[in-house]
Amino acid sequence: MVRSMMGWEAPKIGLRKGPWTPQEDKLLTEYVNLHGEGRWSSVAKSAGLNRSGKSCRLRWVNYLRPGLKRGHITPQEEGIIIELHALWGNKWSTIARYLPGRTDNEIKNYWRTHYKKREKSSLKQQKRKAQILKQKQEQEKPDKKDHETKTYETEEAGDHGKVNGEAVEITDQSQVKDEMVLGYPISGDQCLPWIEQYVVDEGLWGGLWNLDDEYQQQPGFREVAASEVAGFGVGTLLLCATIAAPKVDAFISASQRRSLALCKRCGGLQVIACSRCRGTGLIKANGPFSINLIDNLYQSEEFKVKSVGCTKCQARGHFSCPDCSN
DNA sequence: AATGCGTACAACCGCGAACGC
DNA sequence: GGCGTTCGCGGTTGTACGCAT
Repeated sequence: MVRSMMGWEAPKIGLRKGPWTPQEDKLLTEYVNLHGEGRWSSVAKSAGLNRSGKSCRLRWVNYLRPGLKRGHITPQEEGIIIELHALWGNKWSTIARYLPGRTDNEIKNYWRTHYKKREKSSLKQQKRKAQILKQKQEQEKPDKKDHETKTYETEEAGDHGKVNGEAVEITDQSQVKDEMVLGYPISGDQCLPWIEQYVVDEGLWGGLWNLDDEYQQQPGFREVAASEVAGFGVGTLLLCATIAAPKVDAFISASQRRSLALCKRCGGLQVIACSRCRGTGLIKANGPFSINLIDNLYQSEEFKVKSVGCTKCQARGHFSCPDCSN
């Protein structure tokens, strides 16, 4: 640390840096298990580690802490990351809260790798587009362009459905809203065929909570097209009419077929998932649920949501998970 | 086999917010 | 309220590894 007035301890000569050894890991783990987290500067000293407190904290949080997942980000997790990033941007720690077992660092690294990939491919794409355009201009006459047809970018398979990017060129917004065929920011290697995505979404849509209908009956709330809210590319958003975004109370993701909800009390976003397999596929609610159950949802720990009660009618029920039929 | 390149992951750094005295 | 300390976040860098050439 260069700063002496704020934060952590001043740099000491001989303070270890770089990769942690198994012995250091052991010392830190034993100490934290015994004394708990916090007071990282004293942890470093007391545990006999020649490390900065900051380094200790980072090692614990990102690597040693129990419950951390190892291995690749699953497609489901990727979907969550994409959606939450669209919502919050680079709020990695916030995003990490909704991916149990994943750290902000992990998510940040993952996004960065994939974002860079996308950036590169879009650069290539731009170059190619420019080339094609040039060729076309040379071949065609200037008055030939037809603005009545909506054109979807199809020349690069990796960019189907991009909305936040430039790949989707939609000239008629209302049509898009009607069809509920909206893209969402996907990475280049996530090339779901556009039409397939549409069919699947429509086919499964009836299985989801029909929050829209119920919620529209609630005074003070309105359904809006996703395109009305910056960052959202899919589905239908239910907004509080009096307090506009980000006070979104529910968001059904058409692309991911998950239910996301924002707590009215704490503002936290929750992905409703199976308590057994943690699947976040198509979760069906069996019971007289309305959006009001979201108030209760947050009393459950993290993703362990299986049985919740409706705050309106007090009825209880359960969710059935498509992944494990639980 | 050697080298270069891309990717994934770990760790560091700077900064600001929160906290306690 | 001011000041020093602690903590956490986001950006950046370093490194190991796998794969292609």
